[in-house]
Amino acid sequence: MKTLKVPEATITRLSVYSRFLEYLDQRGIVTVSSGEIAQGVGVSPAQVRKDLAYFGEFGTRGVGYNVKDLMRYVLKVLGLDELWPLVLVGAGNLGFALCTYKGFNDRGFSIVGVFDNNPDKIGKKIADLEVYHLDRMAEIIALHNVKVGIITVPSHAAQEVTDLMVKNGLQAILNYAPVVLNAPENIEIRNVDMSTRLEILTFNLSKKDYNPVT
Amino acid sequence: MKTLKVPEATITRLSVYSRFLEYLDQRGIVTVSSGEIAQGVGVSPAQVRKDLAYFGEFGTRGVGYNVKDLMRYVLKVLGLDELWPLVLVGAGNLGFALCTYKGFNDRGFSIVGVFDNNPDKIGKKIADLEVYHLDRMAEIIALHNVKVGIITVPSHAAQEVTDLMVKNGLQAILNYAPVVLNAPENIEIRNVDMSTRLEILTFNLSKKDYNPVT
DNA sequence: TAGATTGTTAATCGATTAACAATC
DNA sequence: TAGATTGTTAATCGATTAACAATC
Repeated sequence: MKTLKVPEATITRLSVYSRFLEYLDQRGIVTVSSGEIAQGVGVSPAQVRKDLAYFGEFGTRGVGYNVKDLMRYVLKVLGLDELWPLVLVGAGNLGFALCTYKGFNDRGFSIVGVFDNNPDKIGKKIADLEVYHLDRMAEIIALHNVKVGIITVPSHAAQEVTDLMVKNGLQAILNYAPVVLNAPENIEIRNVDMSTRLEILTFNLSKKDYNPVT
Repeated sequence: MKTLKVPEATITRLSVYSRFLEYLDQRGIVTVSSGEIAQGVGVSPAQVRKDLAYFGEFGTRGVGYNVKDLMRYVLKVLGLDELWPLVLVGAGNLGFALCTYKGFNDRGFSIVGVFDNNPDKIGKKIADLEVYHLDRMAEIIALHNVKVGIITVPSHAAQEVTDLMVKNGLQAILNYAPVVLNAPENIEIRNVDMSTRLEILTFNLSKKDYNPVT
């Protein structure tokens, strides 16, 4: 077994490629070149080939890539050839939206447990899931062999939930609270910041009349 | 006026710094060093100083940075010293969650119009907003001088909504649909991918027993 | 002054791209 | 074979970090 150093940006792009390949496949397109993928997703052809080259040789010189095959390979590389059960903590509006988010199911993710500590929310239904008290997290994680948790609680509660998730053996956390979480090195954490990407836009729009200090 | 080349990663970090500074300010902390900021948000001290240096000299040698002042400077750099009215298209669960998302308001964003083309949804209330038909987008954009739009429609409808937003004069689009949008060069577009960050986690978890083709 | 920390330069590191041999 | 496109190396580009003079 080799440890493979792959830029995180490559993984992000792989995810985009896979969606473009699904799109091509739905349209019955059988073969695609790195140039066509590049054009379709807005990167360079060399980038596409380099990204794929980390994981193997999937194409045929002079011809291109088989859409179905490449799609399957890429999904496998991303770990999406298996089903991923998830738990989610924080049954607010965002939590609700994620529980009903079709995009997760499309990619093999399935939320199997929703938790909150607010008595008003416990027992309520979100889609076909019941909101449980945090006490029951360990039980559900064990039952479904869950490895990944999603945090949609307010910022001030996010660290506490993280600690609980780590204690209950989760290996990775997707955090929607705009706060930096502390966890042991071996726990994979990524933030989804609902607002930061928007702030890049406001930066870009407002810098039009920005005078740097010189 | 100078055009300033700043890495997008710097802007993303600035957003994180500003939140950490707010956190310090709430705790009554007056002065902070680049090392403390670095520690607090998980980057290197040199990175913090370099990021700030793009925009001016905000610190005092031997002392550090004044928390309140630096916070204000950084928010100003991000364009968050003004209010940003937004329109949102797609009154589904995600759209609903974003309309009620406190994180936007905290940063000066305010959704002033929600649109859909589904007759069942039009006229419904989301918080204190009424869902309008897409027909009324031009009117609302003009009324509130909106520059930024949010897309929360399904992937297949996202391009159409983009075209409409561009036609109606929006300058920036935040897209939550997992699809690459086409728009003129001068339109700023960023995607928020609800699922891609999750896929980085599954990649990392599954690569533990990944055998690269050699 | 001595100690601390900034602002900035130069060195390093890593990712992207250009170019081309391999080969279908 | 001629044309096309991959896989891969080397060159380029850009971002991060180390180091230190400036200075509070």
